[in-house]
Amino acid sequence: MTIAEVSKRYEIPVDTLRYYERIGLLPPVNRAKSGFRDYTEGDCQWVSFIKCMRAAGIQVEALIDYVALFQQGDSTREARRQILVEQKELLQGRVDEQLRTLEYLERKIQSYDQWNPGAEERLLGLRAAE
Amino acid sequence: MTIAEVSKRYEIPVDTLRYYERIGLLPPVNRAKSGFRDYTEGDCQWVSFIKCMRAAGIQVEALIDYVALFQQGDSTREARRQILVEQKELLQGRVDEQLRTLEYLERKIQSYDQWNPGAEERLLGLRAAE
DNA sequence: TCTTGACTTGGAGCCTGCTCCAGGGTGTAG
DNA sequence: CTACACCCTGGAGCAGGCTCCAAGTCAAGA
Repeated sequence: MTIAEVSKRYEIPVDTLRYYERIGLLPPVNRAKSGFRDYTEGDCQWVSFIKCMRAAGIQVEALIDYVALFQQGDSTREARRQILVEQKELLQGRVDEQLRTLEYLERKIQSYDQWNPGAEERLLGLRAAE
Repeated sequence: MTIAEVSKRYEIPVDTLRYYERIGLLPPVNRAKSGFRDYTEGDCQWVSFIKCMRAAGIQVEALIDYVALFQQGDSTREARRQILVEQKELLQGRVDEQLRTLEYLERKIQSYDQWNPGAEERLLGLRAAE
């Protein structure tokens, strides 16, 4: 599979795919004799994984560590698991905060719906989480 | 209230508070004769609001627009409401994605718990959302 | 009055995470 | 053999969002 095909399949720019590989966010991809990348299904699964993690805001740094450990084989299983657990907890924390903000926004929007013009200042006072 | 006090109260660096004001992310703060900022409770509520929004990942750009509209008074109510609705929807979308990723991470961690060393490759294949 | 510490502005610098070249090789259709 | 599309690398550039700093003003205690 060429880089262009992978790019299309996962909607990730080719430059980004190359960049990811360069920094170790993706394991090295197989090459044809020409030197062109030739993605296997396994490579694609990494792409899919990384895309999913990045879309959720997982730091590139953590993923690089994970990929590096993966390439070192079985002995790094526990360290890899640890990274996943940490990142999951960080993500959970962010999600919790965002859910609270969603509720706050909901209330604030409702206040825009209910009150008539002139109540300006009070709109702020619904209390953002401090 | 001095900038240092506000900084401490909301755990936001003074440089960041000044930066926010500079770019219009916070409305201009009152000054003492000395030229020093003297935050009112109203100013603090803006700080709290902005902190909350930023922590949830709302774009600075959108907040600047919101603040600018607010300063133009009642006639911009509907436009402001619109910004809040848009941002809420964007945030909702991000949260949904993150929740899916959380589930995925959960499964993946479980697979690390259950399977014994040697099953390396299969660990990837739990299907990241494509 | 002098010192010390907090405050001011404007601009430069930094970090993350891409995104975009320039310069050059590859491969397939005509 | 020529075209033309596609691939390569390495490095520069960019956007967002702070963060730091120099040079100078202000204030409150010894």
